[in-house]
Formats: sequence, C-alpha cells, structure tokens
Amino acid sequence: MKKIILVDGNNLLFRSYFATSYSGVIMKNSKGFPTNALYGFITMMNKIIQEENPSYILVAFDKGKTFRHQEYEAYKAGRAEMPEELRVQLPKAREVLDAMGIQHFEIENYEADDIIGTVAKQVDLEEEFVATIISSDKDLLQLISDEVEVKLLKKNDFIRMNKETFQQTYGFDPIHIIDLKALMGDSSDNIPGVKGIGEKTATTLLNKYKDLDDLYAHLDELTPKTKEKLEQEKENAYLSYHLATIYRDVPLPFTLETLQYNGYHIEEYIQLLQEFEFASLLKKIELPTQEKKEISISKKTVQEIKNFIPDHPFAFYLEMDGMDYNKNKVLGISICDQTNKYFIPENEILSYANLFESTQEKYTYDLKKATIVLNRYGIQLKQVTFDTMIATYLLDYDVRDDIAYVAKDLGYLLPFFEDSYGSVKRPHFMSVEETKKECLEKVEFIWDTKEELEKQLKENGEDALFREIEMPLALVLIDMEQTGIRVNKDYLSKLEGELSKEIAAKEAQIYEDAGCKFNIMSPKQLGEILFEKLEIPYPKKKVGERSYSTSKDILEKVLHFHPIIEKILDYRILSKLYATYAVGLKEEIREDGKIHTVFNQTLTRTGRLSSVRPNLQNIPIRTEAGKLIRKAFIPEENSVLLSSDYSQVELRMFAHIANAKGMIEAFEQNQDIHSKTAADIFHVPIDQVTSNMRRTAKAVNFGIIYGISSFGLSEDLKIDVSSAKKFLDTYWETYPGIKEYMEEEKEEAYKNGYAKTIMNRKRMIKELQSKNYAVRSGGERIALNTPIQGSAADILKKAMIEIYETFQKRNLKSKMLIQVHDELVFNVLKEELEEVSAIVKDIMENVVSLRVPLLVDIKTGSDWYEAK
DNA sequence: TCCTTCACG
DNA sequence: ACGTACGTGAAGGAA
Repeated sequence: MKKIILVDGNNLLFRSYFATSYSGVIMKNSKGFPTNALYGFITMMNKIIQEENPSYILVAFDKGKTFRHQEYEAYKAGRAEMPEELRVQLPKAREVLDAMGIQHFEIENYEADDIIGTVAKQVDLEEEFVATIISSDKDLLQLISDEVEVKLLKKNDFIRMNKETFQQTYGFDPIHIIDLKALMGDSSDNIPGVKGIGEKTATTLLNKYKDLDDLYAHLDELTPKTKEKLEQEKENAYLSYHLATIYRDVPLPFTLETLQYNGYHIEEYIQLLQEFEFASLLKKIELPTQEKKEISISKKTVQEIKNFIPDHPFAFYLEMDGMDYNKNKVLGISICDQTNKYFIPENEILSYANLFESTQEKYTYDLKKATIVLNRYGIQLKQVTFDTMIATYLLDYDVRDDIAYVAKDLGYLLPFFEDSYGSVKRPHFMSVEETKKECLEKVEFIWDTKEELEKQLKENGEDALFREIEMPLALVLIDMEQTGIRVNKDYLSKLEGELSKEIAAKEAQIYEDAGCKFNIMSPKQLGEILFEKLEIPYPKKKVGERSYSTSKDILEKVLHFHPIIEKILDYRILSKLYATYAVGLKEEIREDGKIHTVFNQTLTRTGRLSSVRPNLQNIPIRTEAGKLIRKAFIPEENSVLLSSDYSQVELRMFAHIANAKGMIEAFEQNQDIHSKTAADIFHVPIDQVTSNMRRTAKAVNFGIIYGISSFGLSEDLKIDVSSAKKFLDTYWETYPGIKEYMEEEKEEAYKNGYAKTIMNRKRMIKELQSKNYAVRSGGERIALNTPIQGSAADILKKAMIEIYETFQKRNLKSKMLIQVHDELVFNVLKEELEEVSAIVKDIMENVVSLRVPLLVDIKTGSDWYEAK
C-alpha cells in the first residue's frame, strides 16, 4: 500500500503567520524580509516528513477564487484579505518545498481544498493508495473515506480522524460535515449557515436525519422554534451547503505516481535557511537525525499475565480514558520487568490485587493517581518506590498528565493521549488491542528510564528531595484527597440566592447610571460605555492600545469621576463570588457531602502545590463578603476545623537565606516586621510608625520577595516611579547586606543556569540567556524569588509529611485536609484537639532550623471562617 | 481556544 | 532605552 500525504499549504502558512504575529510584531531577517510564517511552515513540514515518513507527498496552494465562490461574490467579499507581510512569504514557501524535494501545486481558479479533494477522490478510486490529509480546517473532514484520513492540527497537537473515529465523534458519516456546515455556518469561511443553529443543534439534527434534504422533509417533527428557523433560512442553508462542498473534479496536471518524495536537496535547503537566518533550524541539520529510541521494536516479549509472580521489582502503568481520575474509566494496566511485559484488561484487575498489594518494589507514572484509582477496586497499592512523573518534575522536564510529553523529552516516541483518544471530553474509541499495545509501550518506557532518571537525580543532588520529600508527600496528598472536606450545601444555596438578588439590584443601578443596558462582564462593551458614552477620562497614557482595560486598577483610578464605577466594582465582586464560589463550589460537592480537590504535585515551577477541581487554594479571605464563603467549609461530626498558618514565612525565609541581620533581629524579637522596616527606612521610633508608613514598608518587603523594581513598587503603591526609587534607595542604604545578597544570587543563577531552594530543588532559568532585556530581567526576578517561594514550599511539605506520620503513629483520627501554601487545615476530633494542636505547632515550627525562628498561628472553629 | 479579570498565597 | 513585580486556577466574553 502506498501512502500519500496531502498538505493544505495555505492553511499551514496562515496558521504559522498568525501564531507568531501577536501585537503586530513580526519576525524578520536582518534585511527586513518577514519570515515568521516561513519559520512555522518549515518546522511543520519537517515534522510531517519525520512523523509520517511519506513516500508520496503533495502540498496544495490556493490560486484565485473557486468557481463556487465566484458565484457568490458577496459572501466571499467579507473574508479577510491576506496581509502583505504574509503574501511576500508565499513564493519563498514554494522555494522551500522545492529544496525539500516536495511536490507542490496551485491551479488557477481553485483553492487548495479543491485540489486535495480531487486527489483524495483519485485515491478512493485507486486500489493501491491511501492518503492522509494535513490541515487545521475541519471542512476537509468531508473527504474522509476508507482510504483517506485527516490529521487535524490543533494548537500544539493534532487529532487523527479516520472513518471510524469520525463516526464516534460526530455520530454521522464524514460526508455530512457539509450538511453540518450548511446548518451551523462557518464565520472564518463566510458560510452563513442558519441563524440560531450552532454546532450542538446541528449535530443533534444530523444524528437523526441523514442530510439537509432529509431534514427539510421532516420539518414537522421538529420543535416549533427550530422549524421556524429552518424554514426562514432555507435558502441560506442550501447556499451554505453549496459553499461548504469541496469541488472534487479539478483538472489535475499530474498523476498520483508523479508525487513521489525523494528527499531534500540539502544545499539549496541550507541556502534558504541562511537567507531567512533561521539559526536554530540550521543547527538541527548539523546534528544529523538524532537517534530515537523506538520502543515498538522492543526485544521484550509479551507474556500471559497469569505467570507473573511478583518476586522482583516491576513497573506498571495504569491507562484511563481521560485525564480526570475522579471521573474517567480505567482501560487496563500493563506490567514490565527485566524480560517480559504483561497486560491486564480492566475487567481482570481485581484478580491481580495481590500483585499491587505485594511488598515488592514497584515503579510507575503518577503514583497518586494509581493509588486512588486502584483503591476504587478495593486494592491497597503498596511499596511504589519510584514515580517517573515526580522524578522528571524535579529534573525540570516538560511534565504533563500525559506520559508522552516527558517521554518525548527523553527521546522516546510514545503515542500522545490526544491522538489516541481524541479530545479529553470524548469517549475513547480505540480497540482493546490498540490500547494494549500503547499501554505496553508506556510501561516499558517507565522501566527503561528508571535507572537513568535515578542517576540524574543523584547527579543533580536532588535524590534526597525525591526520596524524603516528594515520594512520601504523594502518600500524604492521597490521604488528603481521599478524605476531602465537608461542605454545607444548603448554606451555599442560601448564599447563591442572596448573591443573585444583590447582583440583579446592582445590575439595574448600573444600567440606570449608564442610560442603557449592556453586558457588564464584557470588557469591550464596558470600556466603550465608560470611556466614550459617559466620557470618563481614560487614565492610561498608552497610545497604541487597541481596547480599554477595565481592570480594577484602572477603575479605581477613575472612581471619583462617576458613581457607576463603584457599582461596577461591587458587581464584579458579587458575580465572582456567585459564579466561582457559590455555584462553582456547590457543583463540586460529591455524594458524600464533601469536596475532593486534586492537588497537583508536579506543576509549579517553584515547588509549590496547586489545587484543581475545584481550586481550594483561592477561597476568598480578603473581603468580608468573600469571607462568608468560608462558612460553608465545616468539620465532621464531633470535630472542629483547625487552621495553622506560618507567620511571614517567605520574609523569614528571605532573612535566613540572605542572612539579613536587621530582619533576623526583628524576627527574633517577634516584632511586627513591616513596622520595623518602616521605622528603619523612615528613621522614626517603631511606636511612631504611621499606618501609611507601614503600608509602604510592607509593599517594599513584598517587592523584595518578588525581585523588586521601582516601577513595580510604584504601581503597587500608586506613586510615581521616582518616589518609589527613593524608597528603595533608602532601603538599600538601611540594609546594605541585602543588595549584595541579591547581586550574588543573580550572579550564581547566571553561572549555573538555575536557582535552587534550601532542599536543593532546582529550577532552570533559560530566560537568563535571552538577548531581550525584559525577558532577561524577568529571569533575574525568577532567580531572586524562586529560592524564597520554593524553600517555603519545601518546609511546608516536610512539615506535612511529619504531621501525617505522627498522626498515624499515634493512631489519631484527625485528618489533614487542605494545604494553602503557608497554611494547613485539619479536621480535628474534639477529644484530640489539644494533642493535635500541640503536634501541629511543634512540627511546623521546628521542621527545619533557620537563622530566624518560625512562628505558627493556630485557630479553631466550627467552620473555616471561624478558624481563620 | 485565547484573553481578561480576579480569587488566593 | 528597554517594559516590568513572584506563583497559581476558574469563569465568562471575544473571536
């Protein structure tokens, strides 16, 4: 079977152009010739050659308007013209293709679609050809057949669609994508469609009726509303049908056989890259095709799992049909050891409980997920000593939920989740055999890289962090997620009702002030109302701004110009509380009356945790209205909530790392650090510090943590840059050691290429190598902030582990529930309150020994509001 | 899907 | 003369 690749050249160029032309800045070579579209285009073509390894390939381009469109000039007129800076790159793209040895065509009066459609038709007729179409345009899906598939390009990935996968996704045959477009329209292609019918309705209709004709023949079966829409816009529907249909009888000046791909003309190719000044692409040529480890040609044999006895370490990989382990289904588990591979289909997992519960050492990817999921089968996963996800996170690889990303970084080509299962929301449609194959590849990757990753951790000095902090922490997080926090649903409902009333009232007032109705949530509409209709002066000097910013900062600046501003700010606060917290949190309550968040252990660049579905790390606290949300979080029977939080942990961390004498002293004497700073920089006794002075000092202290700049400080304090600079100068004079420390820290980061924490967590900072001043400065701030934020994260993690283990040792039934960066929340049984308080405070304050004392505040209450 | 806004540390 | 605070996640509008 001969495989032919059909590329929509215009589509590729357009994508590349717009992907890299934000804010009108376009990449050019030193002669001023724009090259941004070419860069993406060449990268993509290389990727296609590499991934598809084609023996036949064709790139099609548009030339003039298709006949079908000429007939409806009016509809095409609205379509965006090609920007000049893209147009000039087109002929160069063709030269590139010549140099790459790739056939390309454009045919007068036809678009690339039509050429591809015609070739695809020939492929359908020919016996010996199959084709893969490459584009991001869903229109082309109509060409899918037994012999033709489409590789649909997404933002960073792609989805492969063949006849079956298309059916699974849409529920009808590919050819009816035309009917779909006829109904829903396509704004980017100026296909009108039927007004009021979107993708959802259109898909539902086409699942029931074969095509447009069939639908119009059964109008009486539809809801009156839909019926009316369809009747009114019948003409538009059929016109859209015509516009959406790809023409498949273009007179072709070539035959399939002439489309052979014979490889690069390397000299011409290099010459072009030099002309465009694509140094990075040139570099890739010099290091000729890196050897990729192909797991699929593994020497290991697949064995019957029945014979597997866990008397030696093994790797396992658990495959699910989605990324949300609280919702998605398990597909199977693969096992791998030194010599063999095994596969356990989902329905047999339970009979292998002993395998997972054995004391044998195990390796996996995402220990937390595996433990929680196996627990649903009643299986207690034990003795996992190596988690590839955690190891690669510490080593700064590109770690995602999908194992394929990190595998790619390590030179292994594993199937990407998106390719295998379509988008995250869709059900999987792979056969058991395919699932098994992929699953086996993945587990072998885990096995094969374990030793090497362990070695890298050692070389990096991160093995203690891995073994003593992150691996044990995973067990703590498992317990926290499984425990969950109890939430008062009725209370949230009540709050929801009250908020919606307040919102409605505010809304009415705002419309009255504005003199018209508009969407308050739309920054665009709001900006026009405020700064044009109501003629409030726009406080930002920016000239090139396309639209008005309506952020809180801006609105606060014009607060006194109009009473509407305050109402809008109130409205924002209320609707945030309503949507995200009242309604949003309620939706996350499970049948057990609790919320079970997911803590992401391998995401942040600093070593902090993050929390999703829902995020319990950003529950309101700063405003009184917001704080009320916290009353919804309640303890279990016979318990109280206990919150323990570090006081000024990041500043203490800074004082420790920088060995900042004055600050250390202040903390030793347990002084209010911001007042102390104010006293020092304003040269007044500490009891004469005004609230304003303290506020300024507090901002300066925050600035220290973030990697200060006078501009940033001026924005925060709403003062001008020169005053901010004065504050900073005074600060440096007052604490001379601090400036020195910061310079050293930056220098160190430049030298090593990374910043590190007290537990030797490392973060590569490639921004430091940028030639761009702004990017490089950003890198410097990262270098200053990461040790502070990261070290604080380290110590809280260590404290969590010690607390968890102490609870276990002492058989305490109280539970750790939530971590919020410097705070822990517990459900504490009343009879354990005294003991738990003491344990928590003691462990948190003494978990590490620094140059400054650590101080922990403990509060308890019958809800999270009271406990703060 | 991307951007803006805003919630938290 | 650069163009700015550090780290996150969710909702809703715009496209």
